[in-house]
Amino acid sequence: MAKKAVTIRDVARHAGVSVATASRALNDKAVVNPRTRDRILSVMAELGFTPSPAARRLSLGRTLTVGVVVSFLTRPQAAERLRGVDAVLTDSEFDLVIYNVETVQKRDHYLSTLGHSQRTDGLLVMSLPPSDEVGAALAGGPVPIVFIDVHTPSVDTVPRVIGDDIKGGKLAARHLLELGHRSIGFIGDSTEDPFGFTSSHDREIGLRSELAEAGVVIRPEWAGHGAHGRYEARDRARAMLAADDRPSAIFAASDTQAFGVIAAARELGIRIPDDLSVIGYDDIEAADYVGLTTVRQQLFESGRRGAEILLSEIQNRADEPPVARLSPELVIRATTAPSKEGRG
Amino acid sequence: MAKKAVTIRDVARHAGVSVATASRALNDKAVVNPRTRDRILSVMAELGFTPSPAARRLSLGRTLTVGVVVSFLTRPQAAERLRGVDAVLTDSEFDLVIYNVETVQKRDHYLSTLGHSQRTDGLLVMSLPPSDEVGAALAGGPVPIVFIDVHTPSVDTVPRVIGDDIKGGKLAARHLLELGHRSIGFIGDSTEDPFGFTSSHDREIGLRSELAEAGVVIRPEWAGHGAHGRYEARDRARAMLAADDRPSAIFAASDTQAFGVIAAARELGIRIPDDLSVIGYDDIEAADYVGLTTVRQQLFESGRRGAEILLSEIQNRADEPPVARLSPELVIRATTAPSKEGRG
DNA sequence: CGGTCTCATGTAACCGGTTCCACGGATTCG
DNA sequence: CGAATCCGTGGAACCGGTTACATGAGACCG
Repeated sequence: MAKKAVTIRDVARHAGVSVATASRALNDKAVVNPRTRDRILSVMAELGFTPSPAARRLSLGRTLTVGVVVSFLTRPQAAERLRGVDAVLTDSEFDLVIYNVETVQKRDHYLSTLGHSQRTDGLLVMSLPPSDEVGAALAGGPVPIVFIDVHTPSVDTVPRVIGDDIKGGKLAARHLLELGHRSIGFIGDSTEDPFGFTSSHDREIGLRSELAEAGVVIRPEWAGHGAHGRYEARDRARAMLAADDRPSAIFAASDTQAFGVIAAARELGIRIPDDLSVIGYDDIEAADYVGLTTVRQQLFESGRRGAEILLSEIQNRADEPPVARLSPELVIRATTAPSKEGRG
Repeated sequence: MAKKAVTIRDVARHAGVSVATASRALNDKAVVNPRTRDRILSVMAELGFTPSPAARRLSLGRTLTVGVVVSFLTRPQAAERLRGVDAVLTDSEFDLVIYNVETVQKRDHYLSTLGHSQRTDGLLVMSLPPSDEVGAALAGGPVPIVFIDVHTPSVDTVPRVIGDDIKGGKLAARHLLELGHRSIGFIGDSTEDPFGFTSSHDREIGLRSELAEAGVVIRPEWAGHGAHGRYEARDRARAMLAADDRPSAIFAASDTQAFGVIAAARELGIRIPDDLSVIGYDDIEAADYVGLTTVRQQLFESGRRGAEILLSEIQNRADEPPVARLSPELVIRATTAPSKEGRG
């Protein structure tokens, strides 16, 4: 059954040429007489020849492979980003191999090991901030790396694609202001995040700066920082909303936390959007189902751009690390409405 | 800057041994004097030697790679299944390469081409039913293949992992029966699906058979078949619920469609679960956010089992294609409640 | 008509591992 | 004490492509 695979030498023999010519016909790189090339190609088809990628890689000294270091678990947007990466790679000669990260150890292991191995020609790292020393080591390594959605300062010298979280925060602020809201609350991550994530913080900065321009300041008791996660956000929102004086709108730094806010409001009998407007961030799948107004990141695009940058870095490393900055956009659904304070 | 990579010959020279011995020390397969092995290993560490996977693959005649043909788009469960696959492969010597499918052409291309190429040692195909001729060709091909969540008859001779949709339908039925419901509706896919998906149909069969045992029959006007998708399901549900006589519970063949049912009920002012119980299928992420009662498939487990079967097939192809059948489980949340008909 | 240039092709080395086979020395056995 | 066995190691072929260099035949030129 298992016949030996057809090699390029078999092809050469059947076509009455040398392996060199057969190889040239296969890759049509060099000059080959059109008639002999056609003959060789038809012999290849006839014998069912498929070139061995392993041999090709070895002799070329390139892996023809791009690695993606990603965590499926932590954020649900990974699949969409991967689609963007795939859209670029599918038209290239590169295979896409996945290095899934479920633990911090695994992350550091991959990050410190893949940058110096001969397993890939280039690496994409998604949403996984490296520890400081690992990050520094990566920048100068032999394997080109592009970070997507990583905001830590430790990767300042590495090519990367980042969403403009500050601008996203401003978008949310403007939307609420236009609806007439002036009493605005914020629910987000703790300011000192162990992982070094800064997106929640940046979104808050954008929010505050845009509000400040309109003369609106967030009251200290309406800024709830704490652990990420729906239930934690719900608890903070409940405390905020149960007080006598409560905000008329809340910006949550992620959709997950926005769902927590909605749950708290429901428990307290506060109607959304009539009595309280809620806006999230990310536009995860569930946001559409629930009708959550939110700020959408260009997930697919971030993967696409990352892959494009990586391919160009593989071909020819730029002196200055390229940085792509993607603009978020507002998605208005059913959880925000005009303020009833009547000041707008 | 870019120094030549350290090869096993460099190691051999520095350690004063032959490449054969160095290779043996690297793989500790064959007998090597412990002292020389330690010396070789320390030289490797000192020189920063990392073996070239390409060379290894070529000389071993194995790709050390497993391919996963998957569509990120069509169903959101892919990521969870991939995690299961990864959990197995991460402890193996195999890399995981992704072949993302966005079109039917792409699907057929990959399926017909990868089974005969030397790109992978084995293939996992997720939720993508092959066309009949392609499916038949795959079964006898040189590359072992395992299908996950593919129910078409054309893959009967191929190893596979399938969820027991009939049993899932029965679980849903039993839950509704235990809550006292007797007027039960169904919203699902069209019976003649162009892709050959049969899961909706199987779930309906399970539902009906369990109901039949309790003497309950679904009225023809309460069985709504049509295109998959939330809005299509909503329209069908609206027609069903707007009638004078409406069911007290609806089983939707997917969570996506269950959300459509919920939307229709909301439009009509029908309260859930007070006036109408709704149960879905799949337990997608949004189901948890919304509190949808549903039937959960073992997604992670399906990936895990598929990968395990594949690895064993790669090592040694079984005479009988192995089949793993995974049981679904009921997840009770907030969209189902006891019937008010009072018959229970 | 000899020399040079071009084009098409062949020869063989090379990529960096793995492994078959051979070999020398030490150990064991009759 | 000679032969058989075993252990550890080395030499070299091999996996299947790519490509630098060589070669030979025509074309073109003065």
